[in-house]
Amino acid sequence: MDVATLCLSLLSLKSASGYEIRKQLVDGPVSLFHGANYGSIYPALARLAAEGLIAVEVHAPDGRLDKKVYRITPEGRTALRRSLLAEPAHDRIRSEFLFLFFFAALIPPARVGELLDRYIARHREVLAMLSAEDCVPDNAGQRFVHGLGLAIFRARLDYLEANAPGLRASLDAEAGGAPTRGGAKAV
Amino acid sequence: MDVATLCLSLLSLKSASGYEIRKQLVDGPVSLFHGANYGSIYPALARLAAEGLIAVEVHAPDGRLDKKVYRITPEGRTALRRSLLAEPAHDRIRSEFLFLFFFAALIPPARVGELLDRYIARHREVLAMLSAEDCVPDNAGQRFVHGLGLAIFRARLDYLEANAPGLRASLDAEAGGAPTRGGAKAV
DNA sequence: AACGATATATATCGGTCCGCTATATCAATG
DNA sequence: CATTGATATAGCGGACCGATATATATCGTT
Repeated sequence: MDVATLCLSLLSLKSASGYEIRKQLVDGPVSLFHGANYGSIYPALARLAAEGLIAVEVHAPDGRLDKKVYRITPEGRTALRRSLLAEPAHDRIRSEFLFLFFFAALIPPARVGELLDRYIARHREVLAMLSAEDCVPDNAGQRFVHGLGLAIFRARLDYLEANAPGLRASLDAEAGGAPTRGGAKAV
Repeated sequence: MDVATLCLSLLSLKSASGYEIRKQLVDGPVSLFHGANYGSIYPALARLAAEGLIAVEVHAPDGRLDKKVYRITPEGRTALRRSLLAEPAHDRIRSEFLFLFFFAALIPPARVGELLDRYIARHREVLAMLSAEDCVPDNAGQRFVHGLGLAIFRARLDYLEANAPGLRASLDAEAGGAPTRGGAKAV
């Protein structure tokens, strides 16, 4: 599942510029399960255009900045359907926050507390994004994934709010109390 | 958060070979939030050894295959604590399964059903892994992350089992019945 | 009206990481 | 006693990330 297929998929829903594709991958519901950077998007769009799978239309009304709007072609739709039959790879999750919490014993407790606050705030942001009006799905597949996203982030936020105080207390106890040899093992 | 820091972190818990580090990133609880391949692990270990942050001990009792066991040094622990103070990046999730479900309208319904079965089975595997004996956390941070992993995958599995039948029905209806766009609006 | 901050928009570059492959030994299975 | 699967190291090419450069538009503030 490369960036070209990703772009083609998004363009099959709606024509867009490279910038707008990137925005969907940061703000939109697709950000739940995939991402890409400009460094991958622009070369992918150039390649797709060269292969005739997408068409370009340059918008430059006045002396304005170029805006290249890409639109999927019939050949593009055919190629997309074929691409989507490939075997999907396993889910890949990369969370530096969870990584740091896992090794919290090596980090000052005050710093861990700060990270917990930010992580919880981030989860509230994502839930707000998923609840926004412009995020309403319009078919069965999108509805399924959107609902799963809501369920996941709701469950995560519930867990974080319920268990963050306990983690803070444990770390403070280890740091403030007698040197190690407490209820929780120090590393 | 590069692979070198990842290796150093795991070695701070337990000495291991490159192969064993990789195994932890596939089977172990760390697989919940990070991963790495041999193509990244071996060069990282070589670099860490060259910098003196880890020490190598070659096990080759008889004429057996070399097994290089890496152990973190005091300098390595210092460097690790410093590395863990860096700003964490946002979580990155890449799920080709959810991607395909999102664009399920472009895929044969039978194929989507097959993917749903595999995705659900995969979630059961992860839950079994997290419930295994050799996965029991031994400090507050690990307990926190382990509990979050259990909560997340439980919530995901619950949603999948509850809503997969509805998705199957919607896709079958669209394919078999009249070509109604949005006809399956009912949740 | 000027200013600064933010959003829109395209593009490139270096370095990191992934996926695949090759190689080799050992244990277990039939 | 062959074949599979687990253990184990290593390298390559290509894909991808993160940062940066450049330029205009918009919007709120002073």
